[in-house]
Amino acid sequence: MNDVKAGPEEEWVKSGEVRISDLAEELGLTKGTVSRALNGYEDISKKTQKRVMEAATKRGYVPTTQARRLAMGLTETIGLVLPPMPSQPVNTFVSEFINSVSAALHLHGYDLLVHSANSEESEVEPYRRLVQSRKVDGFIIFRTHEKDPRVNYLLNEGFPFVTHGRTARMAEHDWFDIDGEKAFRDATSHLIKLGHQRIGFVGGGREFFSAQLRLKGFRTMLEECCLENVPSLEQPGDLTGQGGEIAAQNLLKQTRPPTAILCANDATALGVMKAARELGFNIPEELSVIGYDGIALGAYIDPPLTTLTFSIEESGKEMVNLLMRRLKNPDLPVISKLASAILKLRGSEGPPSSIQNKYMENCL
Amino acid sequence: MNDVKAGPEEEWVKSGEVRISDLAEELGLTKGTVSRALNGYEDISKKTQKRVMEAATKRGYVPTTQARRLAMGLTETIGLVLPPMPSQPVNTFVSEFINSVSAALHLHGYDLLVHSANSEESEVEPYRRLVQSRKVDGFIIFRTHEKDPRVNYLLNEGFPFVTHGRTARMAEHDWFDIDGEKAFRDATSHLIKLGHQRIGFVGGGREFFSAQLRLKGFRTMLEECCLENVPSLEQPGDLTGQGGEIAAQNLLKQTRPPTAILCANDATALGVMKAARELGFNIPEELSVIGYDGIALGAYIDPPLTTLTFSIEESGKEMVNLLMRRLKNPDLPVISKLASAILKLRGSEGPPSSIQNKYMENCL
DNA sequence: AACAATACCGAAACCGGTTTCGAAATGATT
DNA sequence: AATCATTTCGAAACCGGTTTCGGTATTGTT
Repeated sequence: MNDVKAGPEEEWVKSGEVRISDLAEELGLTKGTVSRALNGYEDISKKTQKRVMEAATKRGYVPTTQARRLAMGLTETIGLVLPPMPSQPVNTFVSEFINSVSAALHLHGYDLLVHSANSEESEVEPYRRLVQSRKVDGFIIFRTHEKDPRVNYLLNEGFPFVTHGRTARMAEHDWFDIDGEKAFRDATSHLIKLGHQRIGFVGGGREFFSAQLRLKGFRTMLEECCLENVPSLEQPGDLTGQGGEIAAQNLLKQTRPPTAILCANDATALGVMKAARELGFNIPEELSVIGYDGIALGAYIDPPLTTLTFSIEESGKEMVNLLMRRLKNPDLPVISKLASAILKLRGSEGPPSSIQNKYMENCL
Repeated sequence: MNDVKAGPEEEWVKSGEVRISDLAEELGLTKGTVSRALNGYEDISKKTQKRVMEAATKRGYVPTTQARRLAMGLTETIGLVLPPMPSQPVNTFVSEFINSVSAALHLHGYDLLVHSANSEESEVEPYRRLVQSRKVDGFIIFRTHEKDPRVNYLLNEGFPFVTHGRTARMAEHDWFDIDGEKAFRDATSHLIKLGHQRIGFVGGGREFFSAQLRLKGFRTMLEECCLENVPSLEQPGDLTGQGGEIAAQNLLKQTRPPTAILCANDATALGVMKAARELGFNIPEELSVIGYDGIALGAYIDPPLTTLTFSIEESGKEMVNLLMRRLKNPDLPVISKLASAILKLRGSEGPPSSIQNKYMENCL
């Protein structure tokens, strides 16, 4: 019932079925010589090297990856573990990021192994398995927490990795990040310049470090502009549309609702806009909304969502560069790169209406 | 300048640094015996098997994947090549799909290798490389074309794969698909029941087989209901928001514009809604719009987008099942599975306004 | 022409597992 | 106690490459 073994008389081999031993035999050389010839060793005459390479291309020889990797003691593979997804994902970051990382890795001869996280087990479990079974040479980590168990584990193992996002131990590992703090300072400043005095903020939970930094940027700019930091205007969120709705209701039902709401991401912003509509707030006349992520379809809603955006492709490329550097020389000092987001004005923000401004009491 | 080789006196090995030969030596057995003990061969006494397994867990032995795979002649890896992405991707299908496929593969002990397509080279090139270097045992293909070069190549090579979507050669390979034809019959029928007589359709280019089937479903239902098929109401698209905008302008600027527009996907639908707003059409009062994909944030726009939706998770699982079956026994007859999309009513459709109905001339 | 230096390649070990085959040890049978 | 069947494990080949080491054959030197 099992596969019948092909008889010895098989005459036609499919592409990719040529082994190095076949080549060697055909050329009257040994495996070792053929291998060295193909890999450009100096101790092979150019004549035989040429002969070998021609035979190789003619026969369509491609070395078996598994064997090569075993012999060389590396996997040429980078692991990427998908964090548990929200049930209703709205942004396309993950797919764009994977695409970018994969392409960049390919330039270095590396493969990308994508693993999904099982929400029932510990967050580090997938990493542990991949390390122990020696399936990857390094990791790309994203959506970091301030205290990130994955980072702790890998640092402890001395296993190479790069994070997208900072952590409490960022001084000990390579990282790439978007300057979310600056981004939110910019966005806050923009709103203040438009005349807003009461600005709401809907954040992400405390689990993501980036969310904290965004909040920090918001607070910093308020302070810089001598605006009071009203605790009731800071709402927690969960980075989902639904979270945005709830937070917006909390904000807009206040006796003195904010004239603008800054959201930790676009999904939240969409929820905020939905709730605002339902409560009868016109955007942007009566309420300005700004998001973060730069999701493409923010441009297609009404009004188009003003947002903070950055290049996911660049993120992927940079992270791969950092990781490749680390793999080549594990002893190099850690480095990091901070890229900035840009405020993409699309129309969901504007000056507050004059009636709202009656409360204005600028300190400048 | 290169890595200094660790001296022979290293005393502490990191986790995962135990080889099978170490275990064997420690136990006074041979590699072969240890291997068979760990793999549950019958010719090992339960006593030594227990002894071996205990030592293995105590020392934290995990077999090196590369070596095992080389010895067994398989890669336990499935390849997924990301098609070139639109510059502004709007739906989250890819990430959800990868997540689902990866999780399902993991249950079978398989890994997922994600490769990105280089738009400058032929579509089959990545597949050819992965096959020749023997990096994967099979492929998951999605977004099929009617005449799909990837399918042709793999069928010719006799290499296992499953497609998400049908092809002209679907009788020769396993496939999973959503019944887009039925989905669009349903959606069309729904619009007709609401009273629409002039229904527009914005499709995807001819490159995707699924787009053709959706168009077919639309036409079929029109015919079934004795509604005239007006060529000018069928607009081609490119499955992007921008494509939807252009198509909508073509439709809505006609002297007798449609009262409803069916879109091949949600991105298109968003573009259509944007164009409609700009041309002064109220949705759904003056124009009904229905999309396809079920993107989450369709629920957050105004009005919420009615769409055809299906389970991406189920798609991934089913495809993995089909592929695993194929890998276990390559000689089984091809099978396929057709799942159905469901119409998720969210509010972007409704009956046509009475003034529009003056043209009504029902054939029933 | 004798000798040292160099170029070139073969032989073999190795990476870390799996699997086949046969031999030794054990137990059962008469 | 001799014979035979079973159980259990060791030895070795193998997967398909890479890399070290050493030995000819060739070239260069005097």
